[in-house]
Amino acid sequence: MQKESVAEILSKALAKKKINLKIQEILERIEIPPSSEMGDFAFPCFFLASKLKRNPADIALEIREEIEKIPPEFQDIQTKGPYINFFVNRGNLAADVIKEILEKKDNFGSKGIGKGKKMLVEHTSINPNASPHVGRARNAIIGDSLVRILKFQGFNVDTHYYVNDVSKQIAMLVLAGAEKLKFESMLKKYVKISAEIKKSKKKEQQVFDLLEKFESGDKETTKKFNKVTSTCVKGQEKILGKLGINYDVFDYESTYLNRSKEILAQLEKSGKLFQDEEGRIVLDLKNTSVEGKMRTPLLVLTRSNATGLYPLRDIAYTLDKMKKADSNLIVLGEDQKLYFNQISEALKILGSDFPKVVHYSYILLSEGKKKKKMSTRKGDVVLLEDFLEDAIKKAEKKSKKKSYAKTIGIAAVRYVILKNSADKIINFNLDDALNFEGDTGPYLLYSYARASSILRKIKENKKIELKYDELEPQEIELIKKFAEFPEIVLKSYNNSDPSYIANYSYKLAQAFSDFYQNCPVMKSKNEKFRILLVKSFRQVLKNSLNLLGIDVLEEM
RNA sequence: GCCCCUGUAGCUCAGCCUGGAUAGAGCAUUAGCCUUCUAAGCUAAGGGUCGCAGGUUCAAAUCCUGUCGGGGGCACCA
Repeated sequence: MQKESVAEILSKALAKKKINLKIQEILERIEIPPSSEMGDFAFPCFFLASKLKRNPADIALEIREEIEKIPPEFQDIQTKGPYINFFVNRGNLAADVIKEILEKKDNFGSKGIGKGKKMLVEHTSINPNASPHVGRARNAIIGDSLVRILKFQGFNVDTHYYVNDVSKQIAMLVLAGAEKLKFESMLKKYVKISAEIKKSKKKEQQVFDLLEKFESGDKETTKKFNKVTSTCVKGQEKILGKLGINYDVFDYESTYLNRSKEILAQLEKSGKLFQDEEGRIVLDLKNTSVEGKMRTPLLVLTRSNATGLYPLRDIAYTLDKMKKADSNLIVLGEDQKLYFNQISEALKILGSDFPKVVHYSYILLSEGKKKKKMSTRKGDVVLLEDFLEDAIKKAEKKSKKKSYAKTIGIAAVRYVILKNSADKIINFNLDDALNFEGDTGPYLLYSYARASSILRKIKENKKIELKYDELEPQEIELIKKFAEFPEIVLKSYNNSDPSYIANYSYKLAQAFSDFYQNCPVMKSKNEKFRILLVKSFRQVLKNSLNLLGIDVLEEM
């Protein structure tokens, strides 16, 4: 709104100089200055220099002179070098923003984009073989945050977890006789059997035999597979549940085994199916987006013995998902990029749309200067549950009540994952991750708790009074941060990337710390106004953290 | 060989999409601040050829091309 006023003022002034620009063009050129001292909006005059053959700083001065009256929305309009800087009336801004926050409360920041729309999100979908490590958890944490963002924007979201029960990993565990084991013992068993299989070709063959038996519906084998899968899924669900990550539906790959023929028949109609010299059925993907991304653009659908491969089940599953919602989102590791591209092309051939996909990179374990990939197979991992437990233990030592530790631990874990953009490899160092100072989850909670502490000490004043003497720079920064929140949420939504919200939360908390340090609330001249600022801060930070899956604490 | 991601301070990252005013944080280091709302905090200092080389532009960390380093992927694993 204020930006539009800036454009209008400029448009008039420019016209007097016989420079006719459309409002839209001016809007595109308006910038936000790097610091509030330079104003709230800026108009750079460089582009006029070549046209007018003048120094851009002089041009700025001249345009400024053409602006006679400063409208009430603005405090001042100044030039600084080649920039014309606009200072909005901060009082108005403060009043507008604070009113909106305190009215909309938990809804402040939502644009309600998803109202009346159904969304299906699939995330996590870890191999059900053992306790998830931090690398795997990145999927779940990003996925869960996206679900929260979507719900916040008004979508009706269903969260699905796809269980790859038709898998070599389960077969390995079955071979190792793990069906009676508890979840806690699975990892050890898995590491052991992995090592054994690596050494023995015979054992490896046994694994494939088991898998084939399961695929063909052998009752004894199925029973064992189901037992192992069920133990693992329940175990993983419990651990992720501790982080506040929950699922509406678990879909099992094995239920799609009998859909293979049907999918093949449908693909057959496209004429792009062929059998190669070894008897495999293959989908030709020439002239699709995967061309040039792989040696030969195709997708192998069956083994030479005609049994279906994973992609067939995946296609069947995705077709089902697409029918269940207005739109679909899936979170996958970067290693699945090309594969998912292939699946999407297959779906296109079948006349179906395909899910929007969010990819994320690995988490590397970094110890000193060494960096290595986490491997469940080798047992070379930081387990999510261990990490969380360490974080909670550390929090217990520092907080006023032990019961706060869980929330603080979760905040530390989730935030450290979410603050990085998804396509970046995270160098994970447990010691750094357990640091609760600076750019961390606990710091965010701390700033919230301090805000709450102020309000506890002040007599409740229900009247909203927006009167104050003069705004301090720290107050202005804080208010401007509040005003940014809805745009940040929108950006996160548009890019399916929670890291914007994570980084915003930190900057918001920092702005509050700065305010806290410099602007006493109690017994200050502007006490009533500052109380409203503190209240607004709590609300905005709470909303922001909620999207990251972090609960707030009133004290810690 | 081809495709995708990535390279910014000693370390971990933001900024890049949408080019502009002195490149920002945190950790670590050094020096300060608790008889006033929680010091998990704040202030200050040192620390940068934004991988490298070209190009576009009045202006490039940001856009384009090339190149080097790291990661991922490219036919019966899931």
